[in-house]
Amino acid sequence: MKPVSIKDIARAARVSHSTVSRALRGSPLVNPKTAARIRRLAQKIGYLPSALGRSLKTRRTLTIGVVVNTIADPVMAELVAGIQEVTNRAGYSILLAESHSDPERELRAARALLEHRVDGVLAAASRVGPDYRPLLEPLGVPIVLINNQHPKPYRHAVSIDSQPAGRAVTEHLISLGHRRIAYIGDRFGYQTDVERFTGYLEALAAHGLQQRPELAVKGDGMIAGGIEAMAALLELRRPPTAVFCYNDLTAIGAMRAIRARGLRVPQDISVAGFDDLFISADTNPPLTTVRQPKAHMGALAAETLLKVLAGQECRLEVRVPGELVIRESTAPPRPETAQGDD
Amino acid sequence: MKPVSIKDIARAARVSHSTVSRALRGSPLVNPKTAARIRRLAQKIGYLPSALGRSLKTRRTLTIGVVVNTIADPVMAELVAGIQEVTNRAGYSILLAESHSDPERELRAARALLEHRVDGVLAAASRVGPDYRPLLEPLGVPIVLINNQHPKPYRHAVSIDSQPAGRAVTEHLISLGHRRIAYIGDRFGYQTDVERFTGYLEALAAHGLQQRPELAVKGDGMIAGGIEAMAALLELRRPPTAVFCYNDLTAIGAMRAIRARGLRVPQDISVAGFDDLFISADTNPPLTTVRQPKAHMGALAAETLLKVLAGQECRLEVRVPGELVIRESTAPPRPETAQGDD
DNA sequence: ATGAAAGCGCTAACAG
DNA sequence: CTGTTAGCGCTTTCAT
Repeated sequence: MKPVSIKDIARAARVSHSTVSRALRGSPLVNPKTAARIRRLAQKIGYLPSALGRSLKTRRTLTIGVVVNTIADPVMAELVAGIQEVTNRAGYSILLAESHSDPERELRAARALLEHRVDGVLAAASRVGPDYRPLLEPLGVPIVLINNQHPKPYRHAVSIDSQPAGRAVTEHLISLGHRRIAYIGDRFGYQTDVERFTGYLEALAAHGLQQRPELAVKGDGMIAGGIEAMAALLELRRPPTAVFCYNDLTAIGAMRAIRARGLRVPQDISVAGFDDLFISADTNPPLTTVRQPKAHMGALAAETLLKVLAGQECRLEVRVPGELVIRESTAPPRPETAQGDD
Repeated sequence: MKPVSIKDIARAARVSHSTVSRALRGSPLVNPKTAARIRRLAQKIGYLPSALGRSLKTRRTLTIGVVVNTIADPVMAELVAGIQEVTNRAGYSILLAESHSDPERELRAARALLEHRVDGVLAAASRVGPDYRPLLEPLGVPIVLINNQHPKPYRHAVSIDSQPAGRAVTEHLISLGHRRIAYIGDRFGYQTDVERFTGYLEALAAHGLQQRPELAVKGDGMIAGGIEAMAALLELRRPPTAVFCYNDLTAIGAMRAIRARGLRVPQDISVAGFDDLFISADTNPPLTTVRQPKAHMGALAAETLLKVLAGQECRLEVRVPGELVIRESTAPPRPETAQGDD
């Protein structure tokens, strides 16, 4: 089935296809009456302009590519919702691609986006930051990174300021009296993970606590990984009295593992996360975490990209602060477990 | 900046652009040595074929349009993840559009997708089912509906079988001894809501319970709506002892509202949801709900669409069963509240 | 105010 | 095996 084109309308209206093109786009260079006639015809006939033809000529697709880890991650979903909000308003459509934390898949996805000639790219939680370069450069496609591993070679990025937030969480735990504090990270080595861990180390050092290597373990950023990692911590001869998790999903997994061992949060072990998912106030117990303005960050990144596409200059790198949200998953350690540690 | 095209490569390789086209796509009609030379050149020069040019000619974009309510809804996110899984494997990219439960926006979004000449459309939780017709028909674009309002005019749909599941939930509540059971629906009038409500009514009728109109209220499918609706129910002279919610987000909101009144779930009021979000086993208390295989349904819909695109026939309408998952948010009513009702 | 013609990047039919 | 040519649907000079 061949869709109707501008030519079909031209034939029906007994004008040239250029006139149809002009009429349909509201050019003033066409007789209002014929314009109206043409539009009526197009309407009746069910004409929908082809973005392919147009884009080939105009060199713009009004399309932007978004690559995320996985859209099933609620952090990514909210991010994308924020992106959609602003790109849609500006008439852009979104091509969505998933990397599944696999650099090879990520690059393949990016290549597909670029073959479709997206006008710009938004990449969240990328593991291959710099490797986009050779792909983007020849096409002159701008990119804005979100929570990227290494913003180095690029000009635009928006990220959560993980390090101070990670430090704040850890200090919160220390101030409750914890001494054996574990960190469950992410095995993919995201920049955000590195920063959160660094903040954790900073806090320990600042309070004269020694970092114990066996208390730094890795999950996968999802519930399953949190369960596993926490289970491992519980196997230790001296398990931690508090755990700071890379993100809320990990924390939720950790809490499950703790309960599965017949222990309670926070009475036996305190748990803190990072992200503040829409659900984190409703977990059992409500989760102490760091609020990350996900939708806002997505919107910010999208706005930045649109500005770049419009030829405007704009701030190169934005770091948005996280906010410690203390709920009920953290509490002072039990006296007996707290004693006897450094 | 003009990207390099097949012609540029042709010039550099001193062959015609058709030869380049052939070489790059691995046609056997080209000398292996020149083919290799061309490919090397293309690689070095950073060539990426333009899907625009290709699609214009081939009439396929290898792109499918997905329209959802909002990607921030975890049900939709998982659905899309399932879709991605299968479409990606087949080399398709995804254009994502959000309707925000607004028919007008939904149609606008669909129009944008079709202008980009997506090969097919996947629409979840559509409110305008039949209205896609005039858009799709002239372009011959197939659609597969997911949990659609009215599958009537279309051939392909996959939906959760809400009615028996809704009945099962309600009967579970009845079997616990509840008599005043409320239903918090969705104000947008989705088909899934209608079916769940119907199942609820069926169960009441089957057990000789009278349906009380004041116990059927509406949220918005999100936490906020659940809070509001539950608050209204709690204002009643005789509040319900159990509440069946349209979905888990609504149920989570309802539980918040209940706690906000100083009451407890399930001791004072039982709450059940629908969907079984990734998080629903970790709420406080863990939520009784209906498992909806979201990713699987997305994958199923995508497979169906791909088959249609490949010209194969396939099953017209698939209904996947839900599975009642009993957790801790439902329990027998307190004796005093249970008494004195019909 | 309108039409003719060129060209965006690609594929494919046809001719060598 | 390779080149020539036409054309996909559109925008945009350049004439008229």
